[in-house]
Amino acid sequence: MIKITFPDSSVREYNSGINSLQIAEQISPRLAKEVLSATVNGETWDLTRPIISDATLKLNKWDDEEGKHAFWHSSAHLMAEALESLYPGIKFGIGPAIENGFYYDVDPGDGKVITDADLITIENRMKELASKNLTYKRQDISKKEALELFSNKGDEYKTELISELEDGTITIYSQGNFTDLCRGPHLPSTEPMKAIKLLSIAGAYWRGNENRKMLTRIYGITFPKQKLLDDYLVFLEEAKRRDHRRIGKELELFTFSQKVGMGLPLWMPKGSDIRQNLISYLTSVLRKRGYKIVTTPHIGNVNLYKTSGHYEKYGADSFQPISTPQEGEQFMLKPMNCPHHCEIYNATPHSYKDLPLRMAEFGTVYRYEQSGELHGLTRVRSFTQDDAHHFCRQDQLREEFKSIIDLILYIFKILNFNDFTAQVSLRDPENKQKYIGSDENWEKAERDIIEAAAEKNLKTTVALGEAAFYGPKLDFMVKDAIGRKWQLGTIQVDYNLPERFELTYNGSDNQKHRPVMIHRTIFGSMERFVAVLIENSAGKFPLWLAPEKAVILPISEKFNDYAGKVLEILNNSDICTLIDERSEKIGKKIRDNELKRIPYLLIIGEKEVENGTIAVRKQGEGDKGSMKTEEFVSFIQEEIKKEIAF
RNA sequence: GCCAGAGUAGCUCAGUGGUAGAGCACUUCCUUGGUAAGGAAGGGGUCGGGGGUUCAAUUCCCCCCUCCGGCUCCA
Repeated sequence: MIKITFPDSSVREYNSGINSLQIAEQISPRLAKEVLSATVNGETWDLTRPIISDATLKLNKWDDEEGKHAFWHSSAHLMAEALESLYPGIKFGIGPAIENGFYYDVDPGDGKVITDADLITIENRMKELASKNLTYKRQDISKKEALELFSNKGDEYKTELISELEDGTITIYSQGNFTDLCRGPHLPSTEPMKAIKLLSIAGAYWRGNENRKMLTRIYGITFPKQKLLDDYLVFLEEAKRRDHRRIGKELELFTFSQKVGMGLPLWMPKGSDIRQNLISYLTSVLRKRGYKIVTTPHIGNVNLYKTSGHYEKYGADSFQPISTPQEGEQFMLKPMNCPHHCEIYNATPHSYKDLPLRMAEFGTVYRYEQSGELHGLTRVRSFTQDDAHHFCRQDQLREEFKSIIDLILYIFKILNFNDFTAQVSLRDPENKQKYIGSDENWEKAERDIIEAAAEKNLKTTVALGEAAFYGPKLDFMVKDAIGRKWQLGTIQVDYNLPERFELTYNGSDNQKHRPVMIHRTIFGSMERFVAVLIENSAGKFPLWLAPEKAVILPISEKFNDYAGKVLEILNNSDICTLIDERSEKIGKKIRDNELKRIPYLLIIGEKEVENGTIAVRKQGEGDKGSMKTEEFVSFIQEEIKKEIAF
């Protein structure tokens, strides 16, 4: 007998060799029907794998990540089987489960192309196969056998993977006519795969290396119930409606022009208002926290970037230097603000008593992003960073770092960004030559970041190889409407630029010392931040950010004069208000202005004129009753105050 | 930059080897109405750009540009 411990700490005894599915059956037939994988001693297993000694057991259903993972991983194998039957000789790369569904990278063979139009055929073959209730079988094999099996098949990608594996750890899984190298786990059979949808097709380099062959990646998703698939597709449709590119066009916030150039956003009046609202708010917060605001040019001499090290690292991939007509000097479009800020630091002597020095700038920078990488406002070639650099003493570093974490959390809270993740980005220990600076400084900086985050009780993930080339960083990531992650705020420790720019301060010993530099942004860039803000709010901005706070809707043209007076009062009180004087019925005016997401609709008719009031309707909520214009003014001012202070 | 798809009116999209259409928006007129679409008329397109095939190309072919989905990259 073996003892099985369940998540609630209860213990039951079973015969050795029992599997998780059998245990589930003994608990309840319904559980047996719903269970998808098992976590045995912390490792995810197939349900049908025998358990031969005492173990902890968690049975994973659809709502558990591990359950979904097995479901989608099995779906990837099912898709592979369908592909193999439709495209004989097709070769397989890798086919994992991902956050939403799965993909498989395949090489259909020379000259053969799989396109969107083929997805439906593949999908139908998958459905056909799934309905046969194929069972997934796990098998341990030796490295030699594995190499033989896949080289006979001509699967060079699989043999490459196998050659890197250790003998004795290799497993294969088979279902129907398909066998794949795989660690598992998988479902017992294809039976639960009731709803199947192939979503898109894309190119992907083999092993993520752009010098290797580009394979065809097919994305799909499956569900145990049709209803869940339908819901998912509805979610994707709704996400499309929240897409910042679409809302930006609808609400006339920003645009792009082929004549101006790709990736160069043009902020229209309303978008510009939102941007300005964010900038002036953040500026007032920064001033309270001891920041000094600076302004620097959009270009800099190429030698500036040679000093900083950026030229050597990124010069070849940047917008190329601009040459002057006479002296033959070369200038670069500013790709970052830090070198300029270093020179401001160097313009005056500094005492240890003056540190930390916090220098902030809403600085517009230009980066030559690859054409295929551009994406709405989230990835552009010209953007304005809410940049700042803290110059501090080594003994102040930890506190400075923590104060920035506080500031970022404060701003995120004001803006209702609750769903973010914090990532500690360290250097890749295997690839140290990618970075500049001494090992000693790197280790010190990495330690400071990890400890500061821990002291702030910030939950972080660690990403090796994601550091900037000059130092490690703490990144704040937020998801867009369809779940793509974007980096917004970042805090980066830098021992390198102070060296290169020979920054110094006078210590209490009257000797020159080197300050440490922290680079930080909160929004990341105004462009990316507004994009994420649009997707999070679906274009319904908080009152304080909304470019237009209210619109006046006269019920008929008879009331336009009174409406004009109300308009004047509101605009004179800095409440940006419009008036809709079209000769449309009130229902139509309400509908049109509701769709523009203007926070307040002010309706004016006979009653209001008689009583000297306005009828207030809140966007998305409906009629709020009547009040005097002056009352409305103080109401709005109060609302805005509440939103940006707590 | 790479793989795949797309580009028709301001927006969302039909359509065709014989130089184009709908809905919304816009303009004018009628209507002067009380909390999510009143009615009528009208203006508006070098069918992304450039070549080619053809008597004729928005439609077929080639190149380029831009956009969408990914990959790589992201100071």
